[in-house]
Amino acid sequence: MARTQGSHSDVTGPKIQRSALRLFAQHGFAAVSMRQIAKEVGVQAGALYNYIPDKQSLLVSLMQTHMEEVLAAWHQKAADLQGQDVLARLEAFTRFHIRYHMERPDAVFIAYMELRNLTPENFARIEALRSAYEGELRLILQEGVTSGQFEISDAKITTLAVIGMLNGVMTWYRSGGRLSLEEVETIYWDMVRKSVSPMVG
Amino acid sequence: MARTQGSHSDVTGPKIQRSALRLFAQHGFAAVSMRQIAKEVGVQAGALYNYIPDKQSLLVSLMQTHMEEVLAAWHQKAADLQGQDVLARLEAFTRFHIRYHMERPDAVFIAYMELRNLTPENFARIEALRSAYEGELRLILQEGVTSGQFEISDAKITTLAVIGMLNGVMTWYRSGGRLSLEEVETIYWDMVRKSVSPMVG
DNA sequence: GTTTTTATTGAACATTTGTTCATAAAGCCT
DNA sequence: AGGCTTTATGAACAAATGTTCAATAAAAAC
Repeated sequence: MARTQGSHSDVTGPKIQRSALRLFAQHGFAAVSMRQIAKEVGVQAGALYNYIPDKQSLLVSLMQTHMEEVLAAWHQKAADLQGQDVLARLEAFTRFHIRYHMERPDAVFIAYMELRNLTPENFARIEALRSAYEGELRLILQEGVTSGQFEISDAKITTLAVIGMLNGVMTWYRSGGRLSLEEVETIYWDMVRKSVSPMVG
Repeated sequence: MARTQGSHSDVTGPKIQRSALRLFAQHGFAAVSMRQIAKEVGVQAGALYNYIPDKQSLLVSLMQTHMEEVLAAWHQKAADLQGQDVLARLEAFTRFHIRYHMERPDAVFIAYMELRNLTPENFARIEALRSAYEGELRLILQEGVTSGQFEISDAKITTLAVIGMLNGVMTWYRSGGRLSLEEVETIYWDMVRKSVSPMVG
């Protein structure tokens, strides 16, 4: 039977996810206890097990949700770019990646750092999602090569290099610093553009 | 009094470092117990405390040693490059960074991922070393700007972007794959060079 | 207002944690 | 061989771990 009113559980579930996300990002999966999570949710440790089967699953669901949301957000953005020039699409990807990820530093951190705590099947699932996301960039690069606008040695490596460079922003950027995020985006876009363009020098 | 012969302790100390390095990289600092380390060294847990004051210090010393070694290795390489063109020096840095770090994946992983387990003072010490290393690249970039060979928007950001891009190699490269490490170096060098060069397009 | 379903507690469990220390073994020097 | 210093053992410590479960409270349904 469908629930027609809000209940405690409707708010506790998401609260667990938020608390776990923050704590895992801050101290690492292994260093966070169920009791710490419970305390932040405002509940006893035993109650968590009404929402999750075990600690592992909590981590997996956080990672999977994050990856699916990135992919979905990009697909939505990509729909708006239909028919646009390949250079505009690459710029859009660059700015999207930086901006979207900077808004979710905790989830990004976890999705990149806690892969070793996953069982092989779960690892494969998460990696497939990441691979799909990388494929979106790779497609743009390959189109640019076909059209003669880009000149790259290897589409796969170049994809990884670009994403690695963009990911670097997460490790040092803090709002309130010397540059706004938009300025940072512009600097990175400038470098990305040059790094995949033919060089006349 | 100086020890004139090899003794058990001369080999156990380094063995602890090696085992801890491997285990911390594989499972994370918090997930590795002193007993696991001891087992791999071939000793009881209590014996570890003849070599280290506590678990924390073990981590710090691993990170500090790594950072100091990177810096020293680069300084040595840099000495050979005295008087060389700025482009050659940038290429040398690019190849050095990839090669050196790929030969020590465990230490790199730990030095980048376990910073949150450091006390503020220790964190500051490690960060100072990293900053000194980044300064080396930044110097090259700034010289290239002065000489008119490079064209970048912001030396600091560009430094971080380049290092971020190079660090990405560690996350995906495995020897025995499609490309040799030298080929990968060449692809990355091509991108780095273009990304800091003036664009005529 | 009573029953039925759902959510929470709080204690209990078997392990595991980092670290200490008295005791024992091993290595070195004369 | 005997004495001295350096290492290693193995038991012990209190605290913390993930997870379970009967009992209890709260909410929903009728």
